Amino acid sequence: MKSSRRLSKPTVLPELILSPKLKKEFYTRPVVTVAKELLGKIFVKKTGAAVLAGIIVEVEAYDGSVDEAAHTFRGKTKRNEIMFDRGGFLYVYFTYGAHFCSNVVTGNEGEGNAVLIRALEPLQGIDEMIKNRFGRDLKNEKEKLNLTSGPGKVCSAMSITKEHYGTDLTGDEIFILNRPALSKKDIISAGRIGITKSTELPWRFYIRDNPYVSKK
DNA sequence: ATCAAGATTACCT
DNA sequence: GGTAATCTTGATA
Repeated sequence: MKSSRRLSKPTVLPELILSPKLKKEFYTRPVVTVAKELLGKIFVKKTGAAVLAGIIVEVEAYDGSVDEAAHTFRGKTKRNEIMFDRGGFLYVYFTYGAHFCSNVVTGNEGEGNAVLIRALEPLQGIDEMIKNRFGRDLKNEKEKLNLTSGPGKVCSAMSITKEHYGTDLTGDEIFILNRPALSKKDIISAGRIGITKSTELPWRFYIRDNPYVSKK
């Protein structure tokens, strides 16, 4: 019966209740370690009662000390200053005149490292994400896979803008929930996308066979 | 003050 | 698979 099924359906997914929030110590470690371990964790944004959440399925590490593609490679600027803070803050930047991208700052103060969130698998608040992305209903099933399969798409679906620059990820608005570690064989390492410098660094990581990964 | 490039996406063939 | 869109930032003068 429809009514009883609706009553038995939880309004908040069990993962969101049972999983503890990642603490400062998770973020204040080397950027490549944090990048790999972020795969499979749950990225959450709360706006009042609304909860948007998705599983992190694709990331890229950026290390200002050796990596020419990192925004911090040539030192501190107004745009990148949050990346030089301690791990556990959100670095949001605007690019190509159109898109915001979300990054998780990692490591110790002064390092200038962060992990770009490239793709999510939507978990909760999917209707809201669809509205944010397209301003209408889905046209077809294929569009669902296009919801959060790229860094700009993630920010669009989650309504993350420059307003969220510097958000403390140990706070209550934007945070990440812990989940069991993935098996090593499910983590693919590859070259990063959309950059022209330091392309040899294999610092893009994604979950094997996940359909929301932007590019295989 | 001016300019080129950009951690992308959508739409076209 | 190719490319136009669009504007902020950082580098250079």
